[in-house]
Amino acid sequence: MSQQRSLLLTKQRKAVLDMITEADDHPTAAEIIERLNNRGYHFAYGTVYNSLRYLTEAGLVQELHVGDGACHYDRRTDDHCHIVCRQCHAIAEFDLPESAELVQHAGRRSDYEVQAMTLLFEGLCPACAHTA
Amino acid sequence: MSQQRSLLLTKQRKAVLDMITEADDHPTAAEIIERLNNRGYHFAYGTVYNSLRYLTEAGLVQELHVGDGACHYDRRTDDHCHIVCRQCHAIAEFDLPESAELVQHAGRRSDYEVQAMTLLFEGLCPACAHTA
DNA sequence: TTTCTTGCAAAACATTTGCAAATCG
DNA sequence: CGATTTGCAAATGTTTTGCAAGAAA
Repeated sequence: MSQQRSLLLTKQRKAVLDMITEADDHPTAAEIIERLNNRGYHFAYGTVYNSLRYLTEAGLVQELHVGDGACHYDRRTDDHCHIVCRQCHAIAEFDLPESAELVQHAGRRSDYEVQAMTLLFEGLCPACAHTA
Repeated sequence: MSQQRSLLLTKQRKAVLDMITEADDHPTAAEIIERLNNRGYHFAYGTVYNSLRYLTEAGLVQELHVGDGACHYDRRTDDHCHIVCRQCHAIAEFDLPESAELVQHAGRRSDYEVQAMTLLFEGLCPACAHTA
């Protein structure tokens, strides 16, 4: 998408990017805005959403949908899976090499031109599994 | 979830269920409401959303999230994959037997207790691939 | 009667948009 | 200067909620 565009990192975009890069979780736009506020950055909602779209299209972050209505952001942009805890909604990520060939299989099973794959698991995180 | 609850299919819930069952696509709540209206059913928004949650928990339909902000509903409740067209947003479904063992693999790679898997592909539908 | 469901409207979220002012190149 | 970006507020789209009225067990 934006490989051919020059990468313009404004102060706002850089702050949003840093917030995602330094996070050890997968924050939503609202959480990013809250954390920016805590660090003294008071950007407009529209600006943060703009930045998030820009960073996503630039390939610097990845969107992540886990079905809770909000879009989460991931500093990792390589192929990997996520698992959401059904109880506390914590999100963990891990690699699943066994999934690598699935895109080819899907291409054979579907009449679509397959371009990308999202692999999302649900279950219980260690803490919640323990108390359940 | 609801195996132990009795299944109470009110007129509203039945109409919503029928609408999903008879659809050959994956309608959102808004689309279901629109189609109900076209058939002379004028239910409150809250009632339709209530029905959808009820039917989902009863295992009669399945929720489907494709990252477009709205929740889609699927008459199929067995394990299968979906693919979304990046251009026209059409959703197709297909079986991918090769994915069956992935839950076990994920259980080994993650410290979560894995309970379910969602496999979503993105790409171009035949029509869009043709015009692209 | 007790419990669950509906209808309606308002509220709650997440996200987008319009437009003027500010900034970048 | 022209193009892009920001800030702000209002609008949009999806889903939830509160509460009174209605239906079912």
